[in-house]
Amino acid sequence: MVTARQRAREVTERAILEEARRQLAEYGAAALSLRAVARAVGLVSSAIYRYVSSREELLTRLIVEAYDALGEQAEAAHAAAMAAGASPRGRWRAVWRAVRTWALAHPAEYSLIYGSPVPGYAAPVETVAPATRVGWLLVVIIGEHGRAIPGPGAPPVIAPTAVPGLDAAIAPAAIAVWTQLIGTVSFELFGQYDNVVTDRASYLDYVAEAAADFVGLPVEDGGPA
Amino acid sequence: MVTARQRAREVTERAILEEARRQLAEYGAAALSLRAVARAVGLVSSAIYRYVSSREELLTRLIVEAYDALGEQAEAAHAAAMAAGASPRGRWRAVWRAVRTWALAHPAEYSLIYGSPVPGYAAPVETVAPATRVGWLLVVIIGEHGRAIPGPGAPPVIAPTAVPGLDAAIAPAAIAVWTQLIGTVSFELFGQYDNVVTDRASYLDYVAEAAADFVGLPVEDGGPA
DNA sequence: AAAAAGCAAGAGCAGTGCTCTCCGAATTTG
DNA sequence: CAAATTCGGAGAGCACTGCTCTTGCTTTTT
Repeated sequence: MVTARQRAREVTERAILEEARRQLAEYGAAALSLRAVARAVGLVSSAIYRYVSSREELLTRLIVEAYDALGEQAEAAHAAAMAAGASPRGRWRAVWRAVRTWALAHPAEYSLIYGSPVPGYAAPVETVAPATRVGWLLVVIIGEHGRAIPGPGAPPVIAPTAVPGLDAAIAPAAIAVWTQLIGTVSFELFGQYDNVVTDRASYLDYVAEAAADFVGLPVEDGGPA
Repeated sequence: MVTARQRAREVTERAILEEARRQLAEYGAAALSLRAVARAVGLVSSAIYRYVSSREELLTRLIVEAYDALGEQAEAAHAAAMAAGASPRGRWRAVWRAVRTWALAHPAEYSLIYGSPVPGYAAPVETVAPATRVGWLLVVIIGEHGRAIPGPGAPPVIAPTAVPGLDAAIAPAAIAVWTQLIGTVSFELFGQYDNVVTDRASYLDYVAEAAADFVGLPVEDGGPA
């Protein structure tokens, strides 16, 4: 039996999350205030604690949402490229660009997940699964079309469960290019490339290409599109 | 004429910065409170505004300090390797390790400079010079011993003033490896490598080696030391 | 119909950044 | 040397934050 109370609860809960997302996007994570959210949804400040146990819990929910939104965007771009019959490199490029595009469109959300963690904040368990989606996409492409190329000697120890089904010889390389992708987008977003890199879009393409070489994706005929 | 007032002012100013550094390291940037700093140095809360105009200004000073400390550590490591007659790769490795070591020893300071910027916070002019020190070190080594290796096609446009005296063909590669260094250290520090990379020290060595290959540093006989 | 659970409201605590006014002491000016 | 000025410290106050606790009222369950 769905009671009127349960329905009302879901409505308010959704309203709270929606408003929180709005304020996060507009003012950033540091300025996100439970009182302000409560006010905006028509609640008195103390009543919001019936729906969210603390500010940190709210942030955790937003983190999960952000990871999922980014992962979904990247996966959608990958699927679209696949459907269009794109080459491995074409799909690779599509994923890289999708991550950058999403980050530029949602800077506060991106900063929330890839910026400095709040001190004393340990990422809860529910954040780890969505956090791996983008990395997994890269791993999938590498696993299908990459090959270990002669690189630096013995690869360091990687937790085997992290990338099952992937040739252990390219696992470190996969993690390195994943780092490069997020690092490059972060540097652009966080202003580190100001007065350094002018054309950021084509710079990302350049880095994506170099990364594709590094993990041994087959070379294309025409070069970047 | 050095008056007693001036001397007293400098003493309090130094005390404020020192205490702020302490609190930053202990509680993180988000928890840094002007009132708490004032209390600790024996000032009433309003009096601290005679020395620092705002919380943001204090943070800016700490940012500059952090950039300088990191840059100095990296440069010292480089100089020491140089004095010990290390190869280009040996010096390269020394710089990479120094950055990681400093970051692990000063996580709050590192997060302050490479984490997500405070919303609405535009890095002031005085932060850009110290921010480039680590990048410059890499550029120096690359400029002396690197060579453009056959990579992805046309390099993207880079502001020429950013890396003067460097072959334009490797400038993008230099920026990419700088991004990789900071990105790798950041990922480790921010918990992105939890359950993924087990031996982070040797993983960094691996990435450093791959980066050295990428910018064409001459290969060594013995491999990583 | 009675009991239990759920939710909103209000007051309150301890903390924050920042401003303004006041006052005494140090410094510069005449 | 005395007067004028500057400067630092103190206190009160404003508007805000996260969070807790108690008090009522309404919905749901027994």
